[in-house]
Amino acid sequence: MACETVFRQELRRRGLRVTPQRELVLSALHEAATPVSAEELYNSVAARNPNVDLSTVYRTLGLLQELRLVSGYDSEGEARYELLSLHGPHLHLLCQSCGAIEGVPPDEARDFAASLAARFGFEVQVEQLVVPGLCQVCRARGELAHPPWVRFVEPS
Amino acid sequence: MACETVFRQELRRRGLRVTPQRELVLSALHEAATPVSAEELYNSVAARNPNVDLSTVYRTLGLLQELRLVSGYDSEGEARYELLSLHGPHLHLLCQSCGAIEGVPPDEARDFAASLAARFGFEVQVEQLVVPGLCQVCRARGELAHPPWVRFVEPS
DNA sequence: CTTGCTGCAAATTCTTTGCACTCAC
DNA sequence: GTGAGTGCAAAGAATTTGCAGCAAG
Repeated sequence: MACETVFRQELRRRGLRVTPQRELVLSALHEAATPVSAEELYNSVAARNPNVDLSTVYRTLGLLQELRLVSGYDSEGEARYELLSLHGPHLHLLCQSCGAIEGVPPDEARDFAASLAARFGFEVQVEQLVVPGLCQVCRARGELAHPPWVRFVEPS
Repeated sequence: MACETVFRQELRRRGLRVTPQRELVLSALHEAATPVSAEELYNSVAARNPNVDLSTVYRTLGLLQELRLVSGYDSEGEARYELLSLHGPHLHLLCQSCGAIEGVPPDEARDFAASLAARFGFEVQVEQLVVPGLCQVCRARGELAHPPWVRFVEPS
């Protein structure tokens, strides 16, 4: 079932309203190939209807998250969002050099999560995991693996 | 060698200055048992010298990070910092329910990192890894493992 | 003395909120 | 019709920056 349909159904079920703004945000999320920031989403939406406000985008994202149609995580101080229905749950590899994001299957972290559960009683939320590092391309380019907090420091 | 000494040496080597404010920040970091926010650090520092400004704390933290004496990561929208010399490099388990932070040895993620390297060519920065989930206590208390993006949403 | 550093205040960035008006139902 | 939703503007929270005076070397 298309997630647009799920969205409408869920809104109606809760006595909430299906508005053009909400549909635009969902549609813009569909068109995004990679996780988007609120600002980026706002830009796509505004291209179709310049009257839609950024605050509405934020409010709709919040709603979509409540409905579990969208997931969000923090990347470098700003939130990024993506439709869960597009790829299903997964974890993210975030390149600290070029900012590229790659989604990988949650299986990848299964043993890691199992070990943390066994040794520390910690239950990992794998779908929320953002793994910092260097992507293949940047590694090949010989980027330094500096921790992210050094990234924006001017060399003195 | 005490990290105070390293700090002074490194400052001098770079032609930077050893100031009472900088020493206060470093000393406050030493006294902190767990990772602290900039604000918390500012409070400890201000207790000793109320004239020190929050911006100075931020600037000093930036400097300490450049010197690799301090590491920082983002926890729930605010940065937290800790002295690397206290525990050595490690990764963090961040409880999404109570905010508790636990440091665990980097070994814990070795296989996980190796697998990501092998399959995706991705080089994980383990020291920067913050793993979201539920700590033992919260799990025992039966907290729901909701993704963090649902955390602050008022039930409607 | 000469820069680098500081305190102060103001600016930035991302996100949220209050409110009167509007439109989906 | 009526209350949920919107646009607008303004508030917030965390962090950064410009600048004039101060002080470490």
